[in-house]
This record gives sequence, C-alpha cells and structure tokens, in this order.
Amino acid sequence: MTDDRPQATEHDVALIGRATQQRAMVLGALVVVEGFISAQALHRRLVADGSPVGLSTVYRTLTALVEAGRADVVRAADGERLFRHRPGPDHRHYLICTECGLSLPVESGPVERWAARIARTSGFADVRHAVELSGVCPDCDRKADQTADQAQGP
Amino acid sequence: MTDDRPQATEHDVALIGRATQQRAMVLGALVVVEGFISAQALHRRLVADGSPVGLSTVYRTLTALVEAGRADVVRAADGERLFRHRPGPDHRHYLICTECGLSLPVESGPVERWAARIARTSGFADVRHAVELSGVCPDCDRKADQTADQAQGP
DNA sequence: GTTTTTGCAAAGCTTTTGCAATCCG
DNA sequence: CGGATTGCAAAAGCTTTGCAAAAAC
Repeated sequence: MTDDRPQATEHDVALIGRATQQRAMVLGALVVVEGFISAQALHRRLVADGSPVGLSTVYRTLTALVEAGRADVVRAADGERLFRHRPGPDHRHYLICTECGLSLPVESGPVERWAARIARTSGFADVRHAVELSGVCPDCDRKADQTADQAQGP
Repeated sequence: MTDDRPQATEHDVALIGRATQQRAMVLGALVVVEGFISAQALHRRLVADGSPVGLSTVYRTLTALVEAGRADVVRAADGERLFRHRPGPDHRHYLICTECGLSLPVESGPVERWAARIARTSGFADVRHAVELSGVCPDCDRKADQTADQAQGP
C-alpha cells in the first residue's frame, strides 16, 4: 500500500481558508518532497499520482502557504520559483544542488549576525535578507565526472 | 549641453566583442544610472533619450556584460532581473532600497568567509552564493511615515 | 443557500531566438 | 568583402487572471 505518506494536512490546510481536497493534496505533496520544488514539478507529481489538481490551484495554494508562513520560497537561477514546506517557525538557509534539487540546511549564524549588523548600522528600515547557496552535490558531481570521461573517450 | 555624462564606453565595449554604437549606448546608459535597473527600464530610457536601440540588443548586451564580469545582476522579488554596472573587479553585495532602488555596497567579508567555509565543508562542488539585502532607505522611510501620518488624520 | 474555490483557457510578463538586413573592421 | 551584430516579430517559459461550474460551510 501507499499510505505511509506524511499527512499533517487537514489541520494545516485550514490555516489558508477552506479545507479542500485539492489544498490537502498540494500540501501533502509538498511535505513529501522534503526539499525545494517548483510549482510545475509539484503539479506533474500530483497528476502522476492520480491527483488531478489544476495548475492554477497549485500556484494559488503555494502562494497562500507562503503568505501564511507555512512555506519558503527561493528563486532559481533561471527565474523559476521553488517552494519548500516549512516544518518549524525558524528562518533557515539552504545549500541547494543545481542538478537534482537536493537541499541541505546550513549553519547560518554568521550570516544572520552580519545581516543584523548591517540592518542596525545602515539606517535602513525593515531590512530583509535572502541568501542562496547553490552548487553540485557529491552524487551529481560524480555522475558529471563520469559523463565527462566518457565524452572525451575511454 | 549634455556632455557631462560618464563615457568610459568605447574602451569597455570592446571587451564584449565588436565596438558598436548600440553597445556603447547601452553601456553608457547603464553607467549613468549608477544603480540597479531592469533591461526593459534601460531600454525605455534609451528610447526616450533618442537612442533607438532594440530591446533584444539591450538584453544581449547586458548578458554579455555580466558574462564579461562588467555588470552585476540580481533578481527582484517579482522575478525581473536587475543589472548594474560594475566599476571594479571585485565581487560585492548591496543593500537595495525597495522603494527607490538606491543601492549601497556593504561590507561583505563575513558572508564571503561563511560561504567559503560551507563550500569547503559541504562536499558540494562549484558552490556559489547570492546574497540580497533589501530594506527601506532613510529618505523613503521618512516619506512613508509622513504618508502614514496623513492617512490616519492630522 | 451563499460564498469560496476550482479548472480551463486565455492573457501577461520577462526573456530568448530565428533570420534577413546592416554594419564594423 | 565577410563575418559579427542588429532589429523585428514570433516563440518560449513561468505565472496570473476571468469566469462558469462545483464544492464547502
């Protein structure tokens, strides 16, 4: 069976308006992913899993989750927005693999302190920071090396 | 006369291929702006100034400048890309006013060191970082306060 | 029974690309 | 000349929106 998926859905979904099946499915899928994913990719997953949710609903739900503070959003290099379920209330930063999307929380104390200091000393109000670390994770890097080897001849 | 505009153009333009009038105009306009600006806004400025450069040329030139390290690019909240002429060769971070676009370079040593350490310890390859600080500059903040005061009644 | 939400299709955005005409060297 | 560059228009992506049908409370 396929019922071992996390489903802290019904409860959370109410936070963004009426509790509908679609919102529960979108949130459920987002939780399962455990990493950043684009609205379109999430929609593809839902459809593939036999949960035919409309793309606009996915967008609307994700936007609502972000506004409600239940999801984080970052901007990929190509401009796509990537969403991630936010389990706790803290503000974190991630190191994201540009190949496979794997995301790793990183220790962000120094950046937080740096940003706080700039906020204090700059005279600016309501200072926010967005920090995105990206790279190629060990797995993908290994695969890339193998491909490169093949390409230049065995 | 209107000849007091910075024009370190002809020389720099050569760095991205042939020195054409259009590229000189795009780079010239970007230098004059002294801050972040979108490709479309820059195009509007050029047209308004009687320099009818094609929008695609603006995009191509800005992209080339970024690749050549002569411009920085950041992503606005709405996904638009904002470009800025980079006078020196160093990699910098800015504090950008969300109201007026004013940008201030900030001291970024701590972030650089933090990012470098993550890169070293994570096992990821080719780690890059994007850091964006934004807020409301003192001028705009003052204006906003005045507006708020008026709104709630004098 | 009313009000919100959905889904589809169409539009909106920024950005990229194809290709003939044009310009630089 | 000959290849690089331009400009237009069309295409490509991601995201948003209008509106009738469906679902929630």
